[in-house]
Amino acid sequence: MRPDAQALKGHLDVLLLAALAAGPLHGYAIKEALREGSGGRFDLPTGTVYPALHRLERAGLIAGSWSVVDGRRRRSYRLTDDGESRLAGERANWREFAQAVTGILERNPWPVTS
Amino acid sequence: MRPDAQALKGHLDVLLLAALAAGPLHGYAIKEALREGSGGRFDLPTGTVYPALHRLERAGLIAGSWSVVDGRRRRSYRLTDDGESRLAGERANWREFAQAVTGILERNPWPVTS
DNA sequence: GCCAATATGTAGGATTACTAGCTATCCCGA
DNA sequence: TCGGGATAGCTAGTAATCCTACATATTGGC
Repeated sequence: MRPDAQALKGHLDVLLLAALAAGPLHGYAIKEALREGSGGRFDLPTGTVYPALHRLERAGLIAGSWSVVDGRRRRSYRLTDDGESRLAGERANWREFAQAVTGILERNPWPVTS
Repeated sequence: MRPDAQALKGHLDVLLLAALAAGPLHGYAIKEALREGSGGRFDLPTGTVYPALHRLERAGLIAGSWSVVDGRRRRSYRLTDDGESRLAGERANWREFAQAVTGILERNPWPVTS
């Protein structure tokens, strides 16, 4: 993989679900919301966003519906009940994960184990 | 991949480098250090640890040397200078990343973007 | 008339961390 | 004494993820 790629490290799904927490959005709007909400850090290529949304829809965590706005077709997604509870679980999971990683990275000096 | 797997999500390398920050350790000791340092959350299988160490060594971030202790052969690893600066960079990177993710997950209510 | 922004999509590939399996030694308990 | 757990190392194969690159189409500004 390219040197600087793989920036999301497995947390894409939570981010997408979180973007939908406040109400339905279409794919492109989600992409923009994440870019702005992260101060430009998560500027996801469309080849990342759309397949991920399809995956989440297949998993029943979001539900999509087509519409046409200004002559452009859109697929708007909303969180399902499963998606809602999954988001809650993943939020808790993230907090634990982040705390564990931070704990290890910031441990200084490291207690001698061997 | 199995449903609950992939727990490390791309952060394995930083964790391994961080475990070596306080001085050389061999693979098994690194595995134990991460398990204890994370309160049991990062209990890595050896099939995860050893290939990752080989990868880091190939990349020149750590350097290994064989020894024999109590009849068991060991490969001890230390951080190289490159590994040291990589660790510093990855630590900073983690802080930014974690802050961005937390910011998005905890944003409530989400500002309407579209 | 052209190009950026908006909007959606697929194909294929690089990387990652996992499961499953293997070898070998030491030490403790039955 | 014999077995098994802990220690210590390894590989092969695989599922998943996110990326690049490409394709399509509309709207609106220059």
